[in-house]
Amino acid sequence: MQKQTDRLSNTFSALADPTRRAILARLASGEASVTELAKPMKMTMPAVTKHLKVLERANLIRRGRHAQWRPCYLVAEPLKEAADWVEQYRIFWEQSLDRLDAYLKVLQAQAGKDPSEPKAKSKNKSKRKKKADGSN
Amino acid sequence: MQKQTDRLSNTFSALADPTRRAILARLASGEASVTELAKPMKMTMPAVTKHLKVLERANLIRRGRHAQWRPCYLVAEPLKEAADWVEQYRIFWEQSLDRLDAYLKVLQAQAGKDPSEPKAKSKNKSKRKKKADGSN
DNA sequence: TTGTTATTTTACCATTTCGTTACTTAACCA
DNA sequence: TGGTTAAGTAACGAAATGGTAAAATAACAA
Repeated sequence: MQKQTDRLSNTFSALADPTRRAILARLASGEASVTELAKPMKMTMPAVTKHLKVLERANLIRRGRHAQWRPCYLVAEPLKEAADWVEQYRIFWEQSLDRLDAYLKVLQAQAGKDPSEPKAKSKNKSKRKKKADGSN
Repeated sequence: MQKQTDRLSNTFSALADPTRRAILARLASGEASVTELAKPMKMTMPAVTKHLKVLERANLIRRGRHAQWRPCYLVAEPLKEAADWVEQYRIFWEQSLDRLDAYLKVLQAQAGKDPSEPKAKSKNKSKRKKKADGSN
């Protein structure tokens, strides 16, 4: 149903759908059967089953088994990873540009450790000019 | 290039690709041209251009203009929204089950305000049993 | 056994996504 | 003017996504 290999991509792509986020929101208040989850949605059961599989592959939910019910429940660990990734950018939406510059100096001082995902890299000698210097 | 309508879905789906996350990571240390961004990737320029369009549509980057260069720079606001959404689940990966129960009681006490995205709903009378009571 | 309820599986379809190659623009430079 | 560099567009293809209807399982209930 998908071929992604890295966990973070899997998590984010599972979250990139309002139906699936609604399912997680519902499961935040306790486990639920597929039928319960499907009721408020305007789509068929098989569609919901598919969304559940996506969530299950992303390890955002797990399933129990009660006779003919297969209740779903929330598993939040992958959300922690997503939160950790996003958090690294907090400074960019929160701090002043001066603080940002200071932060970038720190990054450059440490040189690159993490190869590509977040943080900063070694080889990029202090870029930062003045942002939208041309248009837009 | 995509037809999503809600901001959060757009943000998450933009983040659901390692190439695009690498681009954001690179831009965290300062603006860069398409050529610079494409250099470390194993893909052609048009492919990178497409990724940039996805990021631009998600408002995660903006473009400047310097003669024949169209530098990209990071815009972190959408990441804040994503972080806020994910944060609502922090308690699920952090707190004990007892605290969770207390939290859920609070949610039920408030009754439902936010219709579907996060938090809890009104109509779900205190579900929570004991999770994987059957198999798995 | 037969029936009912809950859920999944099996095609099937339309659309999107992610990559490519080839061509076109745009801005500079001599 | 012609040439080079930076970036975008067009056209294409393979694969994934998100939905459907119809059939198949699974577990219980009478």
